[in-house]
Amino acid sequence: MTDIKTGINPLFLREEELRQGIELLFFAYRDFTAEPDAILAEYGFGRAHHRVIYFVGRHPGITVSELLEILRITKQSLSRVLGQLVRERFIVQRTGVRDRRQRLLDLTEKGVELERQLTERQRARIARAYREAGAEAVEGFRKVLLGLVDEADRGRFPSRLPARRGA
Amino acid sequence: MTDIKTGINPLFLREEELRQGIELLFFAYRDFTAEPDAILAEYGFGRAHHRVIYFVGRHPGITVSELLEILRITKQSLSRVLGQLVRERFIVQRTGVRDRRQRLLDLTEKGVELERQLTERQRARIARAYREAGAEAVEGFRKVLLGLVDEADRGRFPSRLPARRGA
DNA sequence: GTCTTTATGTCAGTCATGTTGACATATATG
DNA sequence: CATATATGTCAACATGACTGACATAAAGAC
Repeated sequence: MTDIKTGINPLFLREEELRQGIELLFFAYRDFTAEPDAILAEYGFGRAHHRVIYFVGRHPGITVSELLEILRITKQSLSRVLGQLVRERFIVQRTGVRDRRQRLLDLTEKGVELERQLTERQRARIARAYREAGAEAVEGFRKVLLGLVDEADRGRFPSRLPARRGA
Repeated sequence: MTDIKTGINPLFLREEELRQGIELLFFAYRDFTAEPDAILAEYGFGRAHHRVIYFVGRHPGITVSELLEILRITKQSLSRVLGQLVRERFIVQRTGVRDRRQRLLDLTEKGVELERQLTERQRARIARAYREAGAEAVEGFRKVLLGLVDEADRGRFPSRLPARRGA
């Protein structure tokens, strides 16, 4: 048997390593979503509303189809949540110019404010974790997480951050 | 304004960096849970069943209270899922020896088999991501994710993997 | 200009998983 | 003995997912 001196079987190590990864994802995600969930509850909203608000804020003018692809839920599921957000004036729909069948989605001022409030907690949590772990660790975090994402969606994460003209 | 040459505002960079982190977590978690979910559906189970099976498998003889602390759900929520798993013989309960009020939980052979089947996909996905990213990146991944976990639960992740005698 | 496809919306029913609140039982502990 | 703890259970409810069916408007093909 290998590693007799240390008493550690490398297969056990590997298994343990992988299980730690699984659990880190579980606990991190659990705690990462808990804070916004509490705020959402005050508005009578749930996590699904957060996801919609987040991605509409992130991609102004996003179409319903694009949103469905990101969330990987059915249009019926999205419809209820999106309908609420539109009725309560967190999101506005406008007809597409190039394609008049499309409903382009944007946050209202109210929506931007809620988005900011929700995401702020998560940004703070990530910022702290980044700061404590250091730049090199952040690079590794990104590399591994990107490897967990389905091939199809990796293109959403440019390896070099996009430059902006005239910043 | 800073960085006139590159046209990049460092505050924008930081914001973009943090949002990438948020989204990586979302997409990675979405894809990480999708495969087991499909298997669970064949058994008429959901993600909640997976979580229970996983942590009972991970901590044989775990008490109901300990499980509740990990999952952060109410005992009524757990009870439905756990009850099903016990009735369908994936999990057995035995009375605690030191404290006879406790119900210690263990996987049956059937439970171990399902756990293996479910977690195998996730292990494979993580193993691939680890392999592709390299050992250094894995270290960073762990460091950052651990920083996202609430203080209270960080002790679940020993910095040095535990040695086993006589492996 | 018709035909087909696409983008979106909607109605209806179901299921899984979480919640709160109230109460019950057995056992441990002071 | 009195109180606290570990667990279980009943009931009611909310959220967010699903399937299936059907409707409308606009785009695109031929």
